[in-house]
Amino acid sequence: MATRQDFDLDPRARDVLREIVMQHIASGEPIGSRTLSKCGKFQLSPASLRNVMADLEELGFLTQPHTSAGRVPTDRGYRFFINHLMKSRPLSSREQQAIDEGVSVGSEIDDVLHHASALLSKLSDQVGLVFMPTLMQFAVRSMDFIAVAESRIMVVIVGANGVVVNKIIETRFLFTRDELEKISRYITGEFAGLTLDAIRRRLIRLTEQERAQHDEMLQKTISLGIDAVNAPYEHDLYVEGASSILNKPEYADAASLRKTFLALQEKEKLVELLETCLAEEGLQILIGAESDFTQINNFSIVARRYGSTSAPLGMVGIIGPMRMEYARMAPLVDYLSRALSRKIEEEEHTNG
Amino acid sequence: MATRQDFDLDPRARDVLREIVMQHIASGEPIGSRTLSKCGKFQLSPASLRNVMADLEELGFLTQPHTSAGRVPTDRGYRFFINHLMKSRPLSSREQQAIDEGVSVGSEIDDVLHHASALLSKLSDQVGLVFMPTLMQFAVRSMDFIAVAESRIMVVIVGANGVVVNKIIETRFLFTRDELEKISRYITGEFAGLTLDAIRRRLIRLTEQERAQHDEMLQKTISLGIDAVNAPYEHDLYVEGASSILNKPEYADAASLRKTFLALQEKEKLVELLETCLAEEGLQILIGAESDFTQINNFSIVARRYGSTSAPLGMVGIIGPMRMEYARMAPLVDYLSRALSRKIEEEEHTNG
DNA sequence: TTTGGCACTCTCTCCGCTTGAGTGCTAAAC
DNA sequence: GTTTAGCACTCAAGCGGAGAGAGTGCCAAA
Repeated sequence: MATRQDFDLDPRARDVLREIVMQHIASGEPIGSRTLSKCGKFQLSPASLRNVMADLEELGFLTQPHTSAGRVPTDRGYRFFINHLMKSRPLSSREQQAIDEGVSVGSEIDDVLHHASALLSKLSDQVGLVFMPTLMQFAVRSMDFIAVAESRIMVVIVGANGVVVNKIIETRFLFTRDELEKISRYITGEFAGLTLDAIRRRLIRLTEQERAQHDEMLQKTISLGIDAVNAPYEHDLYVEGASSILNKPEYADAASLRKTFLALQEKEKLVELLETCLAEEGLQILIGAESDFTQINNFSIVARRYGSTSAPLGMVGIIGPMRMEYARMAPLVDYLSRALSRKIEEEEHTNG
Repeated sequence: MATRQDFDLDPRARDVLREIVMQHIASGEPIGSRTLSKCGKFQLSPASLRNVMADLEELGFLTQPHTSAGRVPTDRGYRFFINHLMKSRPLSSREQQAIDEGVSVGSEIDDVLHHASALLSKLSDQVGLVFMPTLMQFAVRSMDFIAVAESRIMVVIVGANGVVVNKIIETRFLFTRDELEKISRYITGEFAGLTLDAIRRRLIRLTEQERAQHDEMLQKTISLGIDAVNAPYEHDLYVEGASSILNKPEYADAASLRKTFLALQEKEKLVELLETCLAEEGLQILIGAESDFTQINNFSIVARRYGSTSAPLGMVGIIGPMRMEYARMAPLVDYLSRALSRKIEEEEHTNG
């Protein structure tokens, strides 16, 4: 029904809605009929515009903060604007260059992602998000073990996509340097190309063999391998530039600032949200109440998947007040995610 | 001269100063003679107290925000309070328990420190700081190399104090798994117990030998070793609980909030500050303009060194508005730093 | 030396007023 | 049948003055 109505809007109403959203994004103030009439794009008097605006309000695209104020777009107004009215403003070549350069700094993926998140925050003047989920679902290229202390071993896993994770685990057995080298070789040789999940299943199957053979070395290998795949490999979420919200007029008062900061600190919710977005291809825009998270403080999120097409790696995007320049944010996030993906595919290619 | 004057304060002036500082810390408001008279600790009329307060103001311990307001302690007033008047309030057993438990979670040092910083922030309701400098000056226990991609190697260094750092470096040569194992053994065997700096010097000396012998394997070893010791191992600085300053009345307005957040984001300054503090043993309190950093926003820092006595590891502390409960913060930071040190010595012992 | 009294200063808050932007409705004009 | 002008109405925000309240310094008396 909503979509049906969407297209029923006559051209004039569309123009008016577009103009109101754009002006409100630019100024942050409610837009009145007089301002709209004087902007030059309509040959109509304030009175006529008032009629159109009243219709748009009835349809749920606009709302008034109070009786004698101008109109402000609703979530639904923004949604319609983004879907049907927005003319996205392409990036300047300087911005493209900044992104290209920013992404090609270094080759360590953690650094690149961290950098990307800071860059995004700077270019957008919003809070930059870069999310890299656990590598559970990705294939493993190698797995090495290093003694850190008697019963503590560092596991270093290199994914087929070039991602490196490491983790220190406590072990039940003590291992010599020789043993660790052997185990590293064995596990990498035996299980390369499989996902962590698959490796776990195989290791568990191996347990039976070991029971039959009473092979001590095999027992230690299995034990270490299982500990390694079961270790909690956290997802990384870079939230950069939180101070940018201090500029936004909608968060001028201390109370809403506080709420907003605390909300941004609750990373679990964000992670959850980004994880669901990971399923979708293409640019995603979540407005206000469309997600549980953004509901709290009238946030919007513009995000897109990155990584090779065969194996998406994570999400990159921005989060900011509902009133943001979608026309600029959309190409920005889009371009950055593509640049990141390209970079990752390159790395994968040169090092695979 | 300052210290001379400090001790010249007569007992009554000391009592008045103490009471003013304490009340101001509790309320955040300027303290007037009337309030002070009514608090019950003095058998004096407001007029008499006014005389004492005028003296204290002349000596530079107090100041007035404006003519008809009460008095507020100056930096100097706080300093005198902390040095001579403060009765530090010992931790409750619940707090002690919280710290003991918080510190003993996990054994990975990064996790412990991160946890400690969050815990400190929670218990103090200030911003928690935990600083771990680069391990340049510490002895190395082992050094391992793992292939991540053709020309990218992960270096894992375990310090004698149990700290583990890892870093991915780009290399000039290509290495096989065998070679990396050999090099790891060689370098660990040859250089364990030395600092990174010493290792670098020895490696450079080895270069001459290699030139004479034209030993390819030695050449590769030296090259990799030098790349490894030269890699930039960043210091870690955990700044936790920045949102706690949102509660503080002194940062109620958006402008000073903004300044404060941006100041906290400039970690280099903080690192510099903490690095100089690292030289001193015992609890350190920096008030307001006493440090370049805190000058900006009337910050104070309460911090203490942690790590084994033989090898101090870093600094742990809190940063907050000048008007903070030093009497509580001091024992808190002190206890946490001792708990951390104990934990680290334990780990070192069980794993050394 | 302490205290009460007094004049003075300065901030903060409340109140009422005005201004201005904006609306909806109605009736006339195109 | 639109479009527009006019009008009455509403509400937020800004301004200024009055008054309260907290605090001071100084002086003279206890």
